[in-house]
Amino acid sequence: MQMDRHHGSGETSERILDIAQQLVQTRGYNAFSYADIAAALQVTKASLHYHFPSKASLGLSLISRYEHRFRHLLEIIAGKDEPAAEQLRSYMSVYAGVLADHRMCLCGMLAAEFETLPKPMQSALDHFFGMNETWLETVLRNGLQDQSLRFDEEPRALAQFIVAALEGAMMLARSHADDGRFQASVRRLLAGLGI
Amino acid sequence: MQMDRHHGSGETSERILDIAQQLVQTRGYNAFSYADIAAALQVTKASLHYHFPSKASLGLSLISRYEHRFRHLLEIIAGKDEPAAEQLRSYMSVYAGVLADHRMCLCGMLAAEFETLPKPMQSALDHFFGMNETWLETVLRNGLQDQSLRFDEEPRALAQFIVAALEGAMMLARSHADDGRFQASVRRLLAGLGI
DNA sequence: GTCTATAGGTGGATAGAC
DNA sequence: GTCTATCCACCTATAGAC
Repeated sequence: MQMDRHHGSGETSERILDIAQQLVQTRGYNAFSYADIAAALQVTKASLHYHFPSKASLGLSLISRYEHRFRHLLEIIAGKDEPAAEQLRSYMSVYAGVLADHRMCLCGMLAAEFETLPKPMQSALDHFFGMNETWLETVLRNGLQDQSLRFDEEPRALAQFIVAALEGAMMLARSHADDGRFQASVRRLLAGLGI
Repeated sequence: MQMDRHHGSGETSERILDIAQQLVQTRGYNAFSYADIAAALQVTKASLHYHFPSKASLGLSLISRYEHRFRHLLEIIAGKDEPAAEQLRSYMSVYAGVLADHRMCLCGMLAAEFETLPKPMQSALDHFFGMNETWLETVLRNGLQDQSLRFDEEPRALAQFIVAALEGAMMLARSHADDGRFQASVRRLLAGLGI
């Protein structure tokens, strides 16, 4: 279950997004520049402005594409009609896959920089996390109903906690270069749901 | 239990650190400049270089002071000889106090920007988180022994999970401007320890 | 300790040729 | 679509007067 497969084309815009995404996930939005992308792609900075007139538009496209891909993975997971416990494991393995690539979640990184981002990017981030929470909430409710999960909290609040804990675990695992930490957090989160 | 009381003096270096800290906690290390501090302090940029010759030295001083203050609070909490459950509540209320000030944890913010930081700052961050985890680990072990806490994991791994979950909860609560989320995460974390 | 002045670099962005 | 050339704002940092 991967977040960054190339989907054919290889159009220049997509390649720009690929490079920019990797830069944001490792360095952050405020720590990368058009010059970085231009060097990696071996074109001039000016060319990039043809595809993305402003850095803000590039940033917004990054979030849109990321949410689209993320949503696609979640739909696949939900479509398998597996038990809630297995769906949760798959959900967390999506995060683990990003981390294995030595990257932070794109939107987790941007959440740290939230205050410095243009409004449209802030709104897109809200939307991404809302989508995640809603998906998780549904899985949690299903797990409660068929008694495959055990917990007391409101499903929505618990979904928010899980997202936050996963983002925090990614952030600290990455800065400590220790994937084991993340896996331990995943086990602890699942144990807290009785699985 | 607060993280940013003025401790007398008001020396220029301290005032620079106060302003820089607030800027890093809200905007990040890569999104603030000497110009921002100079404007807030009503001096010129050049004056700042007298106190902190480079931005890297300023950043390092920020982490050192923050860890020093944090450690001081933890020593006070530990010194009260209260039950482990109460110490954990106090620990988490330190984080809550930072968030109530509309700030991210200084070191949590820097952890997101980890890859872009100068080596000395990276080492200082490692030290800060190691100190936190060690303190928490001790409290968790005490709680296990006097049976005031219930959990299965290794205390160290659990301490790492708690720190990561708190940092993640702060980050998302701040970007959603919703302190309630953070409090819910705190309750969930405590519930996971049987309290 | 703080100032003016300035250096040398990089940021995002635009105009216009090809 | 990509290029060269250029703009202006901003960055960190330094020299030297006061």
